[in-house]
Amino acid sequence: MLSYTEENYLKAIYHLSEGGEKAVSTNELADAMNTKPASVTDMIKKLSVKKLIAYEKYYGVTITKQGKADALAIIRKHRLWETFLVEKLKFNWDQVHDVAEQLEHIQSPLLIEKLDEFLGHPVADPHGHAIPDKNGKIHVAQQIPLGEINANKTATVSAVKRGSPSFLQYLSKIGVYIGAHVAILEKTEFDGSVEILIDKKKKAFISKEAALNILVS
Amino acid sequence: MLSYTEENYLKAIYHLSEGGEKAVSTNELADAMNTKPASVTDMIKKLSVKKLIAYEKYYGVTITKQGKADALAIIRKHRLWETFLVEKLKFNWDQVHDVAEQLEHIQSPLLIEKLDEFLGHPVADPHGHAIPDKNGKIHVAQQIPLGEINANKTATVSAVKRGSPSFLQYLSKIGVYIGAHVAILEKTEFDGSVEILIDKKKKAFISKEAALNILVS
DNA sequence: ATTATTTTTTAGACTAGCCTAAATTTAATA
DNA sequence: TATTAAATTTAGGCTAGTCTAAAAAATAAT
Repeated sequence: MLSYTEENYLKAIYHLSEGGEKAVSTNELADAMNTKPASVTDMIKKLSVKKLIAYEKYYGVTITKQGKADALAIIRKHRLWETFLVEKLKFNWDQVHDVAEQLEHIQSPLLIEKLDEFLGHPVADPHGHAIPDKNGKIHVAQQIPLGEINANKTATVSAVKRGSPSFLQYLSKIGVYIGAHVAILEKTEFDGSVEILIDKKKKAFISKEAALNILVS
Repeated sequence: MLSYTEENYLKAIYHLSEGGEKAVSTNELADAMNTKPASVTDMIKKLSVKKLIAYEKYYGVTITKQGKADALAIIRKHRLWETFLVEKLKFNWDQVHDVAEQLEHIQSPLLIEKLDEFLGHPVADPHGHAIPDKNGKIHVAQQIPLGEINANKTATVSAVKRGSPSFLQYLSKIGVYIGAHVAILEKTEFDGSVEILIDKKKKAFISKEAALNILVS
């Protein structure tokens, strides 16, 4: 059984390591957790004793198989709750993160099973992020940044990369949502910005920054 | 802002004081919280500084107006979540308490507002307990123990008093549920047990113990 | 009314999770 | 390669919430 804090550290390590692909440094983690490096070192030792991460002094941490499984279970809960909040309670997609951060720590396998059932076994959350299944398996969808699509091509918005509330609100305002149809009208070479047509109706100018955070397929 | 633990103490004090009607002793509280009296004394001081309870050494604690309001907000959340679990996720009524104990601590006024809306503003939880409204107001229903009804009278089950999982399971088994129609067929004087007819179909013999924990109107 | 018992409080100590300040190791640069 | 800078760890300390053991107050019983 993991504490609330341990769960949050593990989740951060999973995300920062890009699903276990690379090592995570102490400073990186301290930054993500809004704590001091010294505190991180303490927690790292705890999680290491529990075999959820592998720790090498002065090098960094890597997540273990068990750690990854635990992290994915938490992420599954987080994304199911986000889906619930949007689909059932009619939250906007920019309002759900903080609440889901709390809900993801509720301990009840039955609850998650029934919630999943209630939602109809969704495969992605309101931001288009894949929901790991009961066994931690992720159905990886082919997604590329909108900014890398060529002019005169069309695509469908399938996810947002980093979804800060303000970015999500901005997307809503210009008419971008998961499932939206987009046509790339023009790409400006020098700054990477793009002009797009959303659902064959709304035109919008999007910065490179934004275009790289919108994923399409 | 109250901590998880402070919220649980406050709720226990509210319940043990029967809604603020009487003082609560240190031992009583220690018992309810599964801690030692010394720990209770510590917490009592904290809540007292926050003006949520009034504390008199060696006497006990009474809940303040603010404390009562905070306790009722937590109870409201608990009961709304229980309702959600049963109504929407199809939990049995004996499975919801522990999960709701966790969910009641989620901090998000918007969530509760939307949950309440989603559930259609329920006035009672799956055990028949009144759900305080947004302002902490409780709609008190006239309820009396089944054991106090005379023979040859009928009534409708409106709540269960102390709902331990095993008691709730027992009630389900004999066919008693909130809203069930019961007719008192016979009362045994010497032990207080009663024979009832549920929904004009099922007969059951119920001990005095059980009959006092079933509330009807 | 005095002693015995129970209840409650105080004192001191423990763990989790955090901190600051100082020491150590690694990486970067002259 | 020697030195400086950055990253990391260690040492020691803090708070919340818990504990045990002992002291103090209230209650009960002789």
